[in-house]
Amino acid sequence: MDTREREELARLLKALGEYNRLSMVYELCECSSPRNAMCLCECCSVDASVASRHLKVLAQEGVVQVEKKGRERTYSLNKTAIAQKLRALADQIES
Amino acid sequence: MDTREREELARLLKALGEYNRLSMVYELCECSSPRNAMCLCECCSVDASVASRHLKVLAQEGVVQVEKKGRERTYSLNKTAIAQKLRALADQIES
DNA sequence: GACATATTTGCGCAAATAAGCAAATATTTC
DNA sequence: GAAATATTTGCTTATTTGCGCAAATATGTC
Repeated sequence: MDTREREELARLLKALGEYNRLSMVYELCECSSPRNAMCLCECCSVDASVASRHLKVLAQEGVVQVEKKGRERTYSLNKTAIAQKLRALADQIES
Repeated sequence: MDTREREELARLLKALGEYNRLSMVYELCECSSPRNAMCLCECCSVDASVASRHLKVLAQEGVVQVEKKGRERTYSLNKTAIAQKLRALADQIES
């Protein structure tokens, strides 16, 4: 694993390692359909602008996928990609 | 998963999500025997005091195990525990 | 006890981060 | 075009975080 990848992984873990962002991720786990920021800001009792910024971070790190739908944007988890990265780290740690 | 567990998980991810700390974890991955702070501070070109603090964070979150050996303390990865938590998160995300 | 080595702690500093609010920016609906 | 709704952005504030250095502490060696 080179430096670049490690930095990327660190950013991913940091993105997930903030309580409100992690809460949003869990919320998305339980939603079968994509959710918008208004919905997601409720699960952590936070201002919509704050949710918007958190979701931006999650999107930058590839945790969530954004879809533009009219005046709203819906977010869904990149389940397989994230799960794969977490498992790869688990494997490496255990090796 | 309750609030307490989620906070704990967030702290774990945050602990892993800092580049120098993650580098130490990778370094420990490659060491068959426990290492002390002097050794681990080299892998990220950081002052010994900084390494000491990083290792304290990793120990608090259960990432590493500390063993007191004379005037030095040696650190080793809690491989199975951490791998298990990462896989549990991966499973939940993928569910 | 003196000295060397490993670790921790106190301090200060700069940068990053999270939050709320208000204003700006879409975009839909009437 | 006006009103309503969803999101983003600018601004400010408070807190946290990472770092280095120097001093303190602990422990082994002579």
